[in-house]
Amino acid sequence: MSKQGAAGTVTLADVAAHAGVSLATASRAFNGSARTVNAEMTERVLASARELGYSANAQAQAVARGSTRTVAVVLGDIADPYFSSIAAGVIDEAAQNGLVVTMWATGSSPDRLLSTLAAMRSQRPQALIIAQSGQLQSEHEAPVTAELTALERAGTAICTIGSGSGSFLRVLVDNAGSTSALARALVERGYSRFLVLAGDQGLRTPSERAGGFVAGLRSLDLEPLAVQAGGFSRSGAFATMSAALESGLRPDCVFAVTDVMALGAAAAIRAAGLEPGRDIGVAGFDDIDAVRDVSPAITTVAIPLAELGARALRATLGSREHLETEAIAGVVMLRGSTPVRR
Amino acid sequence: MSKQGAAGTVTLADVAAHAGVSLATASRAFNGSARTVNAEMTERVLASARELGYSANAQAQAVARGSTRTVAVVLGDIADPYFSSIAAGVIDEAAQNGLVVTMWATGSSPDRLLSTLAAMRSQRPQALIIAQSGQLQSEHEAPVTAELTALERAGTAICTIGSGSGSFLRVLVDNAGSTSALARALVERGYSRFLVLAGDQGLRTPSERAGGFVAGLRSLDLEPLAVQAGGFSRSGAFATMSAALESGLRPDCVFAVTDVMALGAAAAIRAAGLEPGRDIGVAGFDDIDAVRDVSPAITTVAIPLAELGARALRATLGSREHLETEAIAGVVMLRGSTPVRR
DNA sequence: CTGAAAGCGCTAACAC
DNA sequence: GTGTTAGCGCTTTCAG
Repeated sequence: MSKQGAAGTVTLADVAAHAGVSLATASRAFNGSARTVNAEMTERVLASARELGYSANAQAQAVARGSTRTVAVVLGDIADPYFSSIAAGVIDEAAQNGLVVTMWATGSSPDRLLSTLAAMRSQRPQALIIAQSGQLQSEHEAPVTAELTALERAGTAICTIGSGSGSFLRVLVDNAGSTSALARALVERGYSRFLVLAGDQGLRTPSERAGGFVAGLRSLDLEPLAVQAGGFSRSGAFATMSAALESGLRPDCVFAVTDVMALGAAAAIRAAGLEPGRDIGVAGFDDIDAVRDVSPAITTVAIPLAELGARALRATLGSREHLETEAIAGVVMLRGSTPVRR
Repeated sequence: MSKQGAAGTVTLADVAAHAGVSLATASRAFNGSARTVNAEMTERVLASARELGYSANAQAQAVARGSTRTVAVVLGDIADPYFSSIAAGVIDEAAQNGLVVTMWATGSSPDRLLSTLAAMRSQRPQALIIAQSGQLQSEHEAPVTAELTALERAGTAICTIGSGSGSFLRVLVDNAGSTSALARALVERGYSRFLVLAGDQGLRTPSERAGGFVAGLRSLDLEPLAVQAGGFSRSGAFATMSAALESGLRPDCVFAVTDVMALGAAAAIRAAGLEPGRDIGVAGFDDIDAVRDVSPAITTVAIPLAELGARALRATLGSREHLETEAIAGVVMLRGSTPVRR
C-alpha cells in the first residue's frame, strides 16, 4: 500500500510497512548488521518480503554502502576459447562469492582498452580482471596505466592474467619455462628443424612463449630454422605457415604460440598436401578442447585456464597475505601431432 | 576541495563547485536533458570534470533515474563455443549501445536458473537474454515463469534464444527445417542407415533437431536405424556412440544434434578403430569453429551464432514494430566427414 | 537558461 | 533491540 512505485516495484519501505516495523529493522533483517534483530521480527519481515515479491535494489544498496558487488572482466574476444575458459573460471568463482560479473570485450585493438576502462570506471567494480594478451606496453601504456590507477584509487582491486605492468596483482603463467620444456621434449622425440610461429611480438605472452622455446632449443645447442612473427590468430597462422611452405622452408616441426594458431598451421600443412604429424610435427600452447578433437591430436602445453580466472578473482578478493604468487607452470602434453621421429 | 569523499572519488558536486555552477547545471551539462545549457558553461563543466578526473557513478544514476543501462545474459556455460559465440554477439551489440553486460552461468542444472534469476532481479537489468537450451519446460517451468514475470514487471525486457515460453520475445532457429534439409542432403549423398544422437530430449532445441532430422528422412520414406537420447555433451556423445558400436549397430552415418556431440561421436568412432567419413559419416549442428579444424571436417548446419545474440538484444531494445521475427534458417554445410557414398 | 530542493531506495550512525 | 534520521551521488521537478 502507501506510495508504492507506479512501476509496481516493491521497495524495502513497502516491506517494512507490511511487516509493521521500521525501515531500519527491515534492512537489518536482511543483512544482519552489527545490531541483531529479534528472531520473530526477522521472520515477519522475511515473510512480508516473500509475500510482496520483494527484491533488493542492488544499485541503491551500492550507493548507500559506497561499494558494489561487481567484478569486471576485460578480455580480447569472448568467443576465443582461451578467453572464454578464463571467463568461465571467473564467473564460477564470482557466483560462489555472490558477485556479479560484467564482461567487456576489447577486440584486438588496444586503444579500445582505454575507452573500455573509462566506461567501466563508472560502474565502480570491486574487482577488475584483465585477461588481454598483455598489450599493456607500447605507446598505450601511459594512459592505460593512468586509467587503472584511477580505478584503483576508486577502490577497484586489479589483477591481470598472464601479463601486467605496474604494481597491480597478477596471475602469471610460466610461459618461458613451459615452452623450454616443450622444446626439449620435442628434440627428445627426434625433431631438429623447427619453425616457430611467434604471433604478435609486441605482446608479452607470445614473445615469452617464442623466446622460451628458442631458449630451450639453445640449451641443446640447436637453433630454430626460422621464427616468424605476425598472424596472432588462426587465419594469421594459416597464412604465415602457407607462405613459409611456399617459400620452400621445410621444418620437421612447427611450434605455434597458441593452440588456435597451431590449428591454423595444421590446416595450412594439409592445404599444402602434407600431413600434420606424419610430414611435419605440430605443437601449440594452452590445451584448448579443440586440439584434442583433431586428428592427430595436437601436442601442446596444458594451462588450467579456468583456474587462472578463478585465482585472479581470489587474488583481488583475498587478503594479500596468502596470495598464490608463483607462476603457474604448464604441463607438456605430447600427442599424435608429434610422433617419435626416425 | 570541500567535502570530497575520503576515498578520493570525485563527485558531480565536486565538479560543479570547481566549475562554479550548481549541481543541476553540472548534471545537465553531461546528459543534455530537456533544458539546454549555455555552451560556455557546458565547456567549463566538462573541463573541470576532465581536470578532476570525474567519472559518473552509474549506480547513483540508476537510482536517481530508476533504470539501469545493464543487460543480463544467462547461459549454460560460457566455455562452450555455442554459448560464447552468442555472448560475443550480445557484448558487441551492447557496446554499440552503451550498455554493460552482466554474465550469468547456470551450468547444466536447470534449478540453478531459478536462483540465478532471483539474484539477477536485484540488478534491475534493462534487458535479459536467455540462451539456455530451453529447459524452460518441465517441473521448473512455473517458478521460472513467475520469476521472469516479476522481472518483466520490474521493467526488464526479456528475450530467449532458440527456445522460450510464455509471451516473451524470442529469437528462433529453424531447427526442424534445417535438420530436415540436412537429412535430405545426406540421403542424396548416398547414406541410408542413420543413427541419431538426440541429446537431452527433455529440452526443446535437441528434440526439435532430432525430430526434424527424422522427419526429413521420413519425407524420403526412410527410418533411422536408431535414435539415442542422452549424453548432451562431448563425453556423453562419446559414450553413447561407443555403446552403440559395441552393441553391433552399424550405421553408415551418425547425426548428432550439436557439433560438440558430433566431435565426441567422431572420437568414439576412431576409438573403435574406424575412420569417421570413410567408415561412418558424421554430421552435427551449429558450425562451431572446431568442426572445421578436425580432419575430415565435419558436415553440419551453420547458424550465425553471434548474430543470434545481437538480434536478441536488438529485439529487447527496439520498438516492437520492426521486430525481426522469422526463425533463422541454418545453412547445410557438407564437408569431408560425409563424402559421397558408393 | 540556471539554481534550490525534493526525492530515488537503501544503509548506518545515532538515539531511545 | 528498535526506531529516527541523515546521508550516498545523482536526476529532475519546480521556481525564478
